[in-house]
Amino acid sequence: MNRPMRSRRQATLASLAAELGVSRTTVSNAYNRPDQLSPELRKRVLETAKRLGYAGPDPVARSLRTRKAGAVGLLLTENLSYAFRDPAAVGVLEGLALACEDAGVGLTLVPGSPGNEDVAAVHRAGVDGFVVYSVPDDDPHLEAALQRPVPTVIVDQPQLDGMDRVGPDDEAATVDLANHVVGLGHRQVGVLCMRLSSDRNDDFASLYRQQDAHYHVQRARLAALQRTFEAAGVSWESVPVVERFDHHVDDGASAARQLLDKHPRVTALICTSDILALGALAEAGRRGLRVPADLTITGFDGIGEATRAGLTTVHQPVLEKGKAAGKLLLGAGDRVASKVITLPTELRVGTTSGPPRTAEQHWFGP
Amino acid sequence: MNRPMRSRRQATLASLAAELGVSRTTVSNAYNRPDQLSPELRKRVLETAKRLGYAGPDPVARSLRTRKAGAVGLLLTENLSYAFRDPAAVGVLEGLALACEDAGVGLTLVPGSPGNEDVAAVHRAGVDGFVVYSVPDDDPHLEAALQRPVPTVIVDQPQLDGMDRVGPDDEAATVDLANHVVGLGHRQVGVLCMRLSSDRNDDFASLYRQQDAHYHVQRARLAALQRTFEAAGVSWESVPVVERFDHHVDDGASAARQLLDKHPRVTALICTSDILALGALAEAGRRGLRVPADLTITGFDGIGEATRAGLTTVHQPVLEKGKAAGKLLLGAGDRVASKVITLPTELRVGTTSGPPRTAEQHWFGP
DNA sequence: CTGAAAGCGCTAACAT
DNA sequence: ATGTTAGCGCTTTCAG
Repeated sequence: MNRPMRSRRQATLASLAAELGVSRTTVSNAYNRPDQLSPELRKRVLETAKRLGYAGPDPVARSLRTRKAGAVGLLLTENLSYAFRDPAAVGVLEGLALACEDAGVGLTLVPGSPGNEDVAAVHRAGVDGFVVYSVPDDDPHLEAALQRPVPTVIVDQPQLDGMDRVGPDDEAATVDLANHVVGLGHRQVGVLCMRLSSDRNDDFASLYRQQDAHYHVQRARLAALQRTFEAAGVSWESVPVVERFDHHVDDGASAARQLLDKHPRVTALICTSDILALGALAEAGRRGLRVPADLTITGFDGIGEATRAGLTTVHQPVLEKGKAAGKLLLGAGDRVASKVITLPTELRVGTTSGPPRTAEQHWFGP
Repeated sequence: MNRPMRSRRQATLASLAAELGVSRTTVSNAYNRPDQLSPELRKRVLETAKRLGYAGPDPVARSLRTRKAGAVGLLLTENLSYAFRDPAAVGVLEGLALACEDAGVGLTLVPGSPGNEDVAAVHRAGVDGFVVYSVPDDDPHLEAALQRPVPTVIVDQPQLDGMDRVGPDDEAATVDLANHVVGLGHRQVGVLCMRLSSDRNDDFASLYRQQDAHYHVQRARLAALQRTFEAAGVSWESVPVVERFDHHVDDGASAARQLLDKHPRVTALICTSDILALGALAEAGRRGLRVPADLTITGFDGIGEATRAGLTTVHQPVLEKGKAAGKLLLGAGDRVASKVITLPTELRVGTTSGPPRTAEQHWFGP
């Protein structure tokens, strides 16, 4: 037995009141409105409670009565390992958790695997609202959350009219980054990006697939790259874009390998996340390519490990993102208009970007 | 307005039944026991529900009735940034989340700042059980959880008699690691460790403080080091141990700095976590110390970044740890005996440990 | 300061 | 296959 033995049935507020010979109101007040009864009586109540092993009013019953669950739900439709393995995602989680802690409410992770049409968990979650983090444009779990009579705020994606949302300006941030790369002189570039759709494609992504991506964030970043490079005279058709369904460092490495194998003359690898960039960095090392002398590599997010690795990247305030989402939700009240919060980003030039190797330069490959 | 307008009051199961002219049972069955009513009727129910904007039975009311909250609580007494910034902790979280997802229950993060005596959140959480992750030996939140009439399992620490627990054998794992360092020939070593008590001490930790640590894990690791090094003829009194209250890479760096400033002849730095070790690595680099030629550095946990950095460390299966805790809790049922699950660990020798520099070797300091 | 009464919205026997 | 009945444990007016 991993709990102390309990005599028969668990004590309830009513049984405690009976034992004490007072009304249930009084016991309830002892817990919820200490000022409504004499200190002595309150003390007596609390002592008897302890003696009976009564730990206080049942949270669920209280929630039913007060119509407040005392928790917000976080909907993570990506498979969990995405949410937990990317420090950028974890940062959002942390920020949200902080906001919840401030408000004294719990944060409930609501399961919902991608592709899994089982929306039941969304319906069964006892929460006062949902934060939906980075799900595809047409996610059934999101739809289910919207059905529930509680407020919902979206983080990053999708971008839906009339919905509360918080996220960076992916397009503008990416344009900055792209201009940096263009400014260094790169014209032969490659791109590593994350999942563009719920069907797996660990391969090059066609232009159509890029533009049709079900994930707004990736779509926006790719579009920004396209726009900036075409403005610099680079035909986007000629730019190889490799996609990865999963999102670990190893995936970045394999994507870089795939891209460089086919396009060895590329001088810069632009990655839509730091995780992918970290993998690309590893692959570059494996190939004996010097960064940035032989290859420029950039990321997106500004996670700690990227900073430590000197990665050129776009930093976004992930903690603030989570916090903002929490505050928005918790303060939703009876707001009339929907609110969109755009977070600032910052281009952080590190040691992984530099001018392209010139044609005459000797290539120090393996 | 971030939600579609709802007519007056939210529909309930009862109002839906009334509208349909059927009993509440029937409506309930339509959601919970589809086989208990004709497909046509069920279809009619669901359609009317949609028309009325009824998203299904209220989770809280259902929980009250069924006596199942449908969620497990995770008690993180460390400040949240510890839980979220250390991939080892996040791994536990992920494993637990996976186990919960499997079981179709939510995972509720229950706030409880350290030092914060506000145990209310623990009492207010609507959960069917608690997983308590790595809290100090005498944590009030843990006590509060134990008060509640639900099962509890502890991850890592504290080690309490008669309680379900899952964690590695910290002592044995550390002995292995220490033997590796001893075997390389190191006799002048230093240690960087995590918080030993809830009072902040970002400084050297006395022998007394080490042995009196309120955190079982740190205590066990330090004790194992002491035992192993004394067996090798090293007086533990002479071994500097620097403690850090917070747990970020920068803390590891500053701890290493503090230690090396005072004890420059140390040839190995044993860190009780990878995070600290990563910081030590950075500091070594800053000082121009070559690792492992000038300084051996070891960690503990086996997080991804450590692997990528080639750190010699003890790997523990954090994901499994979380999963095991979840399964243990979810399967608690009416088990009679308490269960303790000890997870395997593995010494992973990387490129950061080697023989000590010999006295004659030139020291390439700054 | 304390008590009595009235549900919150739902499910689970137990009928029919 | 559907309905009737009886609460789950609590909070909250409203009276005393």
